[in-house]
Amino acid sequence: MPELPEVETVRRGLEPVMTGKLVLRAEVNRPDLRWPLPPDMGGRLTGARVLALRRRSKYILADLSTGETLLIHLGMSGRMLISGQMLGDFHHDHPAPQKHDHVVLHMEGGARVTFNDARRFGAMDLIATHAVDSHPLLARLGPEPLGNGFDESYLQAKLAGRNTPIKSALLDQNLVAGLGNIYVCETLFRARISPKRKAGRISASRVSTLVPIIRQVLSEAIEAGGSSLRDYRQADGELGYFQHAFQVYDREGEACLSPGCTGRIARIVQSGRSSFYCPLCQH
DNA sequence: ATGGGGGCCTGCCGGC
DNA sequence: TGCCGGCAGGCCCCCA
Repeated sequence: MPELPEVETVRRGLEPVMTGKLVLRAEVNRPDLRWPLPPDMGGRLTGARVLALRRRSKYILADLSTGETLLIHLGMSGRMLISGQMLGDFHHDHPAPQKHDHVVLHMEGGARVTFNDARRFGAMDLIATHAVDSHPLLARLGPEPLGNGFDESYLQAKLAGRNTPIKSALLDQNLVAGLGNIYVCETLFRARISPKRKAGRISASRVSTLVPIIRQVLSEAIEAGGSSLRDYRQADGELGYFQHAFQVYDREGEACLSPGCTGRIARIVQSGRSSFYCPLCQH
């Protein structure tokens, strides 16, 4: 699931129950997710206070009073469930444990934060806070698409000469960090660029439109996530998924939503991933 | 260096 | 109803 907007939504949802709070106890129900969990993760989390919750790309980073940072990645199917806390007008009791509840954090204040991940492509690690940026998973990440380091000249330079389709280029986390399959499809649709076009064969003027479009697509999705957070607070406390109106993603065979266009959305496979686009107005 | 493909896991959905 | 193939929004690793 989770691309940058969903991860940011999860981070914001966790903030009220985690930031400033002690971890009273950490249940670790299996020794590994995608990789082995760090040694004695439960012990190292217990008694730590969460000083801040940050996000880098699709990673959530919880800085702890122990000098360590808990790194969390949701993979494809990772979810966070908050229970035992006043959420809006509702009080949520702790639900029965579910299959794939791999890690449960019992927080000061009475909330439980449960990491559930069926496919186990997610990950957690615990590292020295001062060394977060050099963690192997983060060290080579490109700039944040909503940050200052991502601008026209940067993108221009990175795409120049590249022979790979623009679809693959934008999915490359070392080029720009946080886009996934859905938002790349949506971005290319708005920019009217075919996912098959070679990255190095996009005119300078179209590359320059790409930057604000990427920012806009992500910002709108974060906003939609924000409104879904209010719903979660009145619903079941599960963070991570929210309804968002996609214009091309998963709309194979349906009408193109571009004004005046009579095309139908096509689905092709590029490096093993589905790309959705309109063959009439994206070129 | 770059680009492409396989693999990791489980669950779900559609077709027969 | 049951089985089976295909598919899933991520990312690392290996190979040419």
